[in-house]
Amino acid sequence: MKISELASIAQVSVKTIRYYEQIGLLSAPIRASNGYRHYQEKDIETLVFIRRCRELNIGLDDIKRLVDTQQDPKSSCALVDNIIAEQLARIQQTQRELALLEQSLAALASCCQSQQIQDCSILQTLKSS
Amino acid sequence: MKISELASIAQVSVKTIRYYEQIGLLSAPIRASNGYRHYQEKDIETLVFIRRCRELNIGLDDIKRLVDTQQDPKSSCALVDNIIAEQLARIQQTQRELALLEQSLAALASCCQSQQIQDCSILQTLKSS
DNA sequence: GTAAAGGTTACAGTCACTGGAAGGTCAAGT
DNA sequence: ACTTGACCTTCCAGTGACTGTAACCTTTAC
Repeated sequence: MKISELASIAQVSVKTIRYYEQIGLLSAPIRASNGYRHYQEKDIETLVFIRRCRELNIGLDDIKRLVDTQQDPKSSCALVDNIIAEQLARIQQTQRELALLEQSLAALASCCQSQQIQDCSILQTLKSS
Repeated sequence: MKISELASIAQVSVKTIRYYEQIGLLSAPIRASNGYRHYQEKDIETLVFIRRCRELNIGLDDIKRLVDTQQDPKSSCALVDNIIAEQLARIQQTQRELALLEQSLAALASCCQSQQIQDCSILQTLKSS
């Protein structure tokens, strides 16, 4: 199948597919005589896998490790566990940081009663807090 | 004061100060005869303001609007309110997305009981879910 | 014949910096 | 006078994960 067909089946943009090939995440497909990329069924599976990982906000480096692990039948499940656990920890850390941010912003947002910029308590707080 | 002094007082790197000047967020300071940047007291205030906004994860474009608003005594407080409200909404949206991500990853992390990569339920789930 | 749709490559831009190279300047110590 | 080291300058490239654009070629339909 051609690149746009793969793109629409796997729900990934054509640009992104070429980008994944360029960085070595997706192996280069065979080319037709006109130079067009020609993909196999298994490429759908790989690409969908990558897309799901991206939806989980996993970085391309880690996805590459997951894809490689998958392709090596001798490799261990523990590696996969580790990557997922790392991602989970990262997201939880981000959540904690965002909760703090939200508090600060909410406090700021509710504090300004003034109409004049000189007295704006938001700006005062940001300057001196 | 020289750039490194400003940097250490305002807790911003020298690189970052030059970058802020380059993008027009910080106005260009006067130069000494040797070409060194020479900063005034008020630059500390501006830079600290910018740093605090960055700590709140506000984008440089929005910070520029806040700085400009601050420097124009005729401008209205409502603009400031709007920017802060937007940032708050953005952070809350991100929090909702992260909560969903966390759920998915936590479900994945706990599902794999296998030792062999062929049976790894994490990978199975990512392929087909 | 021609126009639209889809394929190819290569380069630039995003955001908010950061790193590094190559060179000029300054202050202190020998 | 000389050297050393810290600090200053500019400019260019890299980060992550794409996306936009340009310029060009191929296929398909009318």
